[in-house]
Amino acid sequence: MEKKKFYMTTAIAYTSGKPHIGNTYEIVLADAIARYKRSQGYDVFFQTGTDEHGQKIELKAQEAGITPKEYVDNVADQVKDIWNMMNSSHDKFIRTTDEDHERQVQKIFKKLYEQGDIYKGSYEGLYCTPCESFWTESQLVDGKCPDCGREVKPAKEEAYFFKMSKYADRLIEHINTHPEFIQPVSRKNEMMNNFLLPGLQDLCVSRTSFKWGIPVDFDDRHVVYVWLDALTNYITGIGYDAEGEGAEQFKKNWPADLHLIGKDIIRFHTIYWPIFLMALDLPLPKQIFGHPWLLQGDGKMSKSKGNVLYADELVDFFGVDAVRFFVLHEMPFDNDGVISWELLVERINSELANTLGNLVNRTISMTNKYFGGTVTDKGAAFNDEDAAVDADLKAVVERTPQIVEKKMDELRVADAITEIFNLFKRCNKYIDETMPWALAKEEEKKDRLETVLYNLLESIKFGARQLAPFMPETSEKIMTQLGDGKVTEKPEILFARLDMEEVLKKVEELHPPVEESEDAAGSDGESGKDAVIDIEAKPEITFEEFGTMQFQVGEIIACEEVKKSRKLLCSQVKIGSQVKQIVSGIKAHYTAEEMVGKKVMVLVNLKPAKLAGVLSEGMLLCAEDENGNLALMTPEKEMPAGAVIC
RNA sequence: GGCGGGAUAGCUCAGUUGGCUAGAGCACACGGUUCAUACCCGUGGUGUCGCUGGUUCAAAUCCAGUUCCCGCUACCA
Repeated sequence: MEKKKFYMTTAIAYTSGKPHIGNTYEIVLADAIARYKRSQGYDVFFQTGTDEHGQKIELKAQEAGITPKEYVDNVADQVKDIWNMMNSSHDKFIRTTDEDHERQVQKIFKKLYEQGDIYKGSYEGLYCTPCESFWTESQLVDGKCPDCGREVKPAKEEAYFFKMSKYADRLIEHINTHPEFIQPVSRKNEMMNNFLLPGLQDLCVSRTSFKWGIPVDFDDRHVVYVWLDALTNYITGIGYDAEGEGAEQFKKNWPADLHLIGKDIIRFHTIYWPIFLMALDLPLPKQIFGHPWLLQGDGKMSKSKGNVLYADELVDFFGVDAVRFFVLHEMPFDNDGVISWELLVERINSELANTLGNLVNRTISMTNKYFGGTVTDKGAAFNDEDAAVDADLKAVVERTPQIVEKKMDELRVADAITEIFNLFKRCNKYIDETMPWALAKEEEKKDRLETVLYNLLESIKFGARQLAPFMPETSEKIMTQLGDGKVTEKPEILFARLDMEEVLKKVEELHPPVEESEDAAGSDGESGKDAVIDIEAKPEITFEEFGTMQFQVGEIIACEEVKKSRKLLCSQVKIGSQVKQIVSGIKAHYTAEEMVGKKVMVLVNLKPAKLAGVLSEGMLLCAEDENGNLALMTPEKEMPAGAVIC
């Protein structure tokens, strides 16, 4: 009989640096699903990989003094190592620098261009030559450049765009008739209300500002910009050919049954990707699951608390399966989950060491002690009570696969694991109910004792097999220890109980708490590397152009929240003898009270504009990190309000 | 500002179409047990079910209003 195919993917990891715990969670989740589907008899094809183009990588490579290709080769190896460390069972690891991927992306781009879905346009539409800036219609002030107030004209900077609106109605229809398409369903409304119903903007699909990308073959000043390059991996990886039939593998596997992605990129997968596919006249993937995130416990990411978590470090501490167990089990279906050293230790102790490990250990120990390691089914029950207890155990054991299957079909992996552990808990209870140590004291109850142990061993094996997709090594170990006919003589401890204080102490040694020193730039190599931020480069400007901007020190003498906005603060800023009102989007980072009294850097001659209906006559300058945290620029020495910044 | 979701035991949450003394897990306390990794099994408590009104014989559950939190989005000069 033909096996039913199941094609699933993870998002491809961006190779600007070592993958973080979130990516690692995703591969484990995907792997559990892939392994489960295989165990259900599906012919699974599981693809993952890396997204390796873009300016950020170009710049990082430059810094490191190597070619972009060398740079991504390194990171891709790192990613593969971590995936392998987590025992991922992916069938294909695609890299967007793979030759056939690049060639297909070029073909796809050309095809879409030739059929008119991609058109050459201009970036953002309207261009102010002196400012060298692009503006949209809505950004203009009185039809003129909001920066300098001069005329704007249609842009010269060209870019290719994809006509999203053309397919929007079809997509809306599809989403409405396929409720399973976007998971969790709560995300469906967000996509509908924010993007589809208001009308889709065309998507820019090429860039000329950097080179590290797939060149547009008929216009080589352009490289294909991110989404058309990255998303298409799902079809190029299995042998799609834009000019022909495509490989057998493609015909067999497409459409994908499941795209597993983080909730941050749902929009690209549920809007742009389906539309690309429609344009290519391909069927849409069956389901897209935007999983929640694994957040780090107790507050923010602070390095000073030493609570930054990396997968390889966790594995060193606890072992692969403990980490797999934790991320899978602790992660709700549609809420973010929390991970911390404390929670890890707690869960490992109570579930893995106590419930599971100890169960296996005590069962083996009794089998050895009473029967020299071998028991057979004597089918002995002395009375109705015995029979009832046996029957109940059997019922719980046997219904587990059905419940697990139901949960897995809904992608509720955490619930599936909980169900398997309920089986193990039931086994512990069975031991208490039957009290083998009491049976062992009476010779005539020996058959009953043997039956009890037999039931136990079989139940545990049954549970261990269920566990295989989630904790493959542990499942294997249990099966080996319980043996086939004879249990092992000296059971190895599956999961040792951990002492919370000891673990935390070791963690502290590894990550000594750093005192506030906020500007300790790159004290150790790793965090220093992480702190590097690259942004898209702007065109060069002349000194004259720089001179047109007037910066001065301002003193904030009053500040209040802008009522109708979530992010805006309105400050009265003293600059020399005048006071300007300036609105800034920094409410999330500073309170109004905090602002008062600060000396800040102000762009003074910016054309006034209204924000949320409030007049703003300049701009407070801030530094922003990759997480969007803002810090006001303040003079390093005491300077009077109004001092020129040059 | 727009759309959506949430507020239930110390913590994480479940509560289906309104119905019996409001539940589970973890943590805590007590009891039992000793095969086992001081483990396992059992018992138990605390809850103004965010707040205020309303509908109803009956509301955590439905309706209106209100506060706070979260997500997406817009504004973030």
